Amino acid sequence: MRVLRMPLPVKHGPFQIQTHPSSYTSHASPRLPLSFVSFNPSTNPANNNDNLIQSLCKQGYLKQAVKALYSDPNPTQKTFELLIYSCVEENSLSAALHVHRKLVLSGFGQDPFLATKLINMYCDLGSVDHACKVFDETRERTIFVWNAVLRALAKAGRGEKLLELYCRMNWVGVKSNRFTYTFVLKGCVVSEMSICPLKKGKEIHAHILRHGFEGCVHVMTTLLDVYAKFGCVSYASSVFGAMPTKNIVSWSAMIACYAKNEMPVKALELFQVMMLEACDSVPNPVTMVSVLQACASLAALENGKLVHGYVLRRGLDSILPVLNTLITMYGRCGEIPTGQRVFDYMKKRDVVSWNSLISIYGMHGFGKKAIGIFENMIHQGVLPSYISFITVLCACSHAGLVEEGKILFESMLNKYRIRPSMEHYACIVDLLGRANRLDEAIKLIESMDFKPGRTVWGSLLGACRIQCNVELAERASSMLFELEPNNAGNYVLLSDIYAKSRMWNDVRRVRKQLESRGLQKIPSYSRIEVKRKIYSLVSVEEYNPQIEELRAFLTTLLTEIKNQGYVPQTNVVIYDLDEEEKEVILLGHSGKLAVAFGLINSSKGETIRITNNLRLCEDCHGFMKFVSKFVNREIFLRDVNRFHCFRDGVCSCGDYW
DNA sequence: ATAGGGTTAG
Repeated sequence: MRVLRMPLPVKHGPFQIQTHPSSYTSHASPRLPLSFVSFNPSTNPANNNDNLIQSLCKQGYLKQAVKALYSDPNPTQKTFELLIYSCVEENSLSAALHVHRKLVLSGFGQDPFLATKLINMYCDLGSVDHACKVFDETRERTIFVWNAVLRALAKAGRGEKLLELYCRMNWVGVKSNRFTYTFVLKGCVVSEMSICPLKKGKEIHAHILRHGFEGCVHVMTTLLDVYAKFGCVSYASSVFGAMPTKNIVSWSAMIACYAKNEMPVKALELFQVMMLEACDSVPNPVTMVSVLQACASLAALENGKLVHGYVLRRGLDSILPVLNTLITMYGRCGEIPTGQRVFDYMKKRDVVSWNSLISIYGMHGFGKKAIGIFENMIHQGVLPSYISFITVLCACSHAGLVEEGKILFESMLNKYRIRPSMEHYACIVDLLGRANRLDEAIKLIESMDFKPGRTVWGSLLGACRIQCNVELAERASSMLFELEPNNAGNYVLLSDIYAKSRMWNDVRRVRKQLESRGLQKIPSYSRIEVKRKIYSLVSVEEYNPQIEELRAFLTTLLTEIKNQGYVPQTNVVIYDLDEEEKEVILLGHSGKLAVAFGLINSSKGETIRITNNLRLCEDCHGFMKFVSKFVNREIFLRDVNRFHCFRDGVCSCGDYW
């Protein structure tokens, strides 16, 4: 039998909470008095209120249930369980604290079952400190109690403390189970850890194997996902390959891993394998989102349409994330009107839907349109998120809308109470930099109340390249070399800027620096979809069986467009060579090979869609303009940060990119 | 009693 340990002095209770329930409100300030709540145990006889409380909980009357709880002299474990559940449902921390207090007053303070529920409750309410406190005060720590606190720490991103507790758990001899490992693994992904998180992940991997959990689908899928999030695709795929049983979640996790780690072709291939071989794994919305993302990153419109058809047949076209991804997919394939149509026909929209639409207009250079959509969103009562501002600021940046961008940036804090983050500053630096207002950009960086990070310096360095500002580029890159010494892209960017200024000694110096760090220039490649198949073309193209044909084709094309006025921009070549050699190098750029491949292998009138893994170079940009006119074809080319649509000799970006 | 994959940006 339970012993009622009343009364307890408040300081022995779990927290310093209000002692009187009349101060309880569901969401807002806990100090607001509610007239209907009264605390008078004497008016309530010994008869049990449990049934009343439980039915109040089930009907969603949390306030009344808490009131009834406080006049119940003998609440049961079941009653507390239901109340805890309701607090989470109603997302009310203040109610939770009252329930917790009464729980202790009623003598359940050491009940490990309820301790587990309390920890999970505080975790779900976002208060990891309260969760930890319950854990600390619970003497009998069952595996459920341990798992609950690990879950709370993982969710809060407190990896360091999580691993510390996991060690303690092993030390005191508590045996981990499959649930434990999923939480511990998730804890490895959080970034605040000082120890190398990937190394920790591998250690946990070893624990999992040693304790015989390699057959547990949940554990292995989490492990796969952890490797995926670290970008270790080969580890992820070997975990996936070793799984004795796979289900739709593990397949989806692996597809997502490829899609997110710049291997979209692999993602599509794996999807195909799953459809053919794993009959019991039926794709669900989560799967389809990743597949659509893969199509989007490839600008593989034909594949994307096929997948869209499948989504419709399966009736998944009412799922918000699927539709949001469809907007992005069409937009990133250069089909804005279709993306817009998906948006228009949506029965329900969330802020992500709006952001997706803003983003696709923005990346095509339709800045004013993007701002219009942003304003329309506000007008419809949708609260902008911090991503809304990133998308709309980027849209301004691509279109050179400096004043508009600055006004939006100001409004973030003034109007919407969103504190601009590093990313927002990076957008503004980009916006100012592209518009050749580098002084303003650097002033803004200096005025920031936090230390500028890689995104901000990266934006500045990118702008220096466009503006060919060596001095500022040196400053930005020295910061970047410190912040991310192993990012080859920064070295390449700096050497490009030197090359543009014909400072060949400096070009060589930076190249040496790059090599001495054991880094390599990221090879540029282009992808093109022809008749639903995806082809990759690398700048130094050795493997394509059609290479001779491509070269011959390009040489002819070159002669033709030179007659139309095209002048190769040999200054983008970072080697100190003579002009003719530079022209040969330029002709080998992957974008040009891709366009030649597309022209040779597609029918007249078909649009050419190409994606580039790097930023398009100025020469390729000029080349495409002439080619589009000469062969009378539309060429869509998406590079790392925006879209170019070449038609009849002009580009949709208006040469501003 | 507790658990695994996905949407927008850069």
